[in-house]
Amino acid sequence: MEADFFDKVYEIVKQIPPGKVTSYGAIARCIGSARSSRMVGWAMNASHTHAEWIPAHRVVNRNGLLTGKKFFGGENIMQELLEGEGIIIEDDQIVNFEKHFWDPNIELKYSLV
DNA sequence: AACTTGACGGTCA
DNA sequence: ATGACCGCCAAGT
Repeated sequence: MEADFFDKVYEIVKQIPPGKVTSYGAIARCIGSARSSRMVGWAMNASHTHAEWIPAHRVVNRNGLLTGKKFFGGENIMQELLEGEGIIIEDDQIVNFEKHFWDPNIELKYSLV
């Protein structure tokens, strides 16, 4: 059966290693529709309905800003989760974002070889 | 059944 | 450099 857009997103997000983060656009691009970055976020919103745990806290926008932290129960759960993985958050923004950036187009593809 | 919104991103003005 | 608009697909109302 073909995986839906959401399933593809889940597959990638679940493969994000701890202490790493990626952007919605990077995931969307990995799937094939870079312009569908909104859908990635939408998939995250539906991720809580998914059977498996989706580390959505490792997915941020291209600014490294925790845009979806408010969807984690209203508390700073997202920030605490990231800090618990060694990522420093300042003003809801990831410090050294590019340093923790994990590009599925490169890392994932490289691993498939 | 149709319109609007939505955790974004890139390009145009 | 900053601001605004369009594009993408799906779900909610």
